[in-house]
Amino acid sequence: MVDNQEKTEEKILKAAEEVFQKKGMTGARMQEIADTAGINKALLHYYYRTKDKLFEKVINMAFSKFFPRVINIMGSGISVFEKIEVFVSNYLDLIAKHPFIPGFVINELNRNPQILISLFEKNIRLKEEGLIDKFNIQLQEEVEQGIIKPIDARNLMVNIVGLCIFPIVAKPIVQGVIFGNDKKQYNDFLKQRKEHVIDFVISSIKMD
Amino acid sequence: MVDNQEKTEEKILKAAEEVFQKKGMTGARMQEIADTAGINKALLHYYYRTKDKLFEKVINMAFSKFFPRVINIMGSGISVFEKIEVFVSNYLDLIAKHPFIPGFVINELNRNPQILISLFEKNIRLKEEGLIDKFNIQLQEEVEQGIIKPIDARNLMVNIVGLCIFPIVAKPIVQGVIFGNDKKQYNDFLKQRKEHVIDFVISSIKMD
DNA sequence: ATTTAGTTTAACCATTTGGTCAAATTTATG
DNA sequence: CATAAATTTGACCAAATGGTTAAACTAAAT
Repeated sequence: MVDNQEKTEEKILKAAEEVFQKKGMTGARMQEIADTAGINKALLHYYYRTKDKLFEKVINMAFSKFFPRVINIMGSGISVFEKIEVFVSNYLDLIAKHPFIPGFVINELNRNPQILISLFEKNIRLKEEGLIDKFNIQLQEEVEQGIIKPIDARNLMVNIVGLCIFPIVAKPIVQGVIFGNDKKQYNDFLKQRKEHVIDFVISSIKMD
Repeated sequence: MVDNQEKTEEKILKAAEEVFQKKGMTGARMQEIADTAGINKALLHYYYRTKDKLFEKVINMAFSKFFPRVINIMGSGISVFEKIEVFVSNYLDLIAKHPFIPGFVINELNRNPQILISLFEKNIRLKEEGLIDKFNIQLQEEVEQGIIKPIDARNLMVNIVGLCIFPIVAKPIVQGVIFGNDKKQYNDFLKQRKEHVIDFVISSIKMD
């Protein structure tokens, strides 16, 4: 039955996402994914022949969830300050919704940078649009207009993304070391991050 | 022979560091560690009875390498601006020397946050000194003196560490997505990060 | 030279793990 | 209903993996 098939495949993907993101490619067990999906291990292999195939699908889904958004915002026609605001706001919302994806993707890419190539093939948008170069042109225009202090687009992008992602990826350290493992304090901290990061970045580049 | 013993144990630790940092706890194989150390697998178990014991030693070494430095700098008697300068400079040098440690520690801590507890026992310094609270007092003093804009110590610390660590931890993404996999461009980028991060942070909090 | 303690090895073991297969069950089709 | 096709399962397999053991080797101590 088509309906049941889709339900099963959906269950598998959900389970695989969960287990892979929590345990990583090498730590994840096919048996655990099958258990989580509430199915037999053989059925898992029936839908996705190998662990690698399943993993590729999952990391591809994770990657796809994060990158299109970046491109749309940075490529839009608004001012630099507005871009920072919209980007940080959207990105932090997205991370809050999928808190395990950034660490998962970063870790797996470190384990096997080769993955990025196949990821690019299926997310063909970044390089060819010259996105960063365009954003850099906009930046330098606003620099010349005396709106912002001199800064390079690459540094700015890395800063913004880093400020957004780091507190989540390094959650155990931030929550443990800085907040003495107090979950509430950590969550409150995250809630005020959006406003803070926007302030922090704009404050840094705004011309007095 | 004592000399040979130390040499073997040293070789094992070096090999374990390398393999664990590259493959992670779950991805690392005792056989590969033994091969890397140029010894037999049984000898590996002779020195460190289990994989867990060896792993604990390695992650403890990694953790110890990074945290004492933070404490000494942030607890010293210099101004906020000087602290930012010295900290970023020292931290980026340290990361350059051990580029795989941050990602390794972050990832393993996400896999098993429990590790942090045993890490604290052997690095007993952070919480009891009230380091962050002291730094926050210094910050608020300089805020009142009109030297810096209002900011919380926790946000500032997370920002600084994040700005330092992110480009290294997310190396495949930064190098791949932003620099089209051009190693030289990426390395040049890292070289100018020290100056840039210091500028970026101070610029953000400095009162006009 | 013999004993003793520490070191190293090859062979082995039990368990885990990714993956397979034939049979059973369910669903769609004539 | 009957047959074919797709789906699901339990049992099984080979390879990998963490760990053990008994024996061999080395170097110092008696």
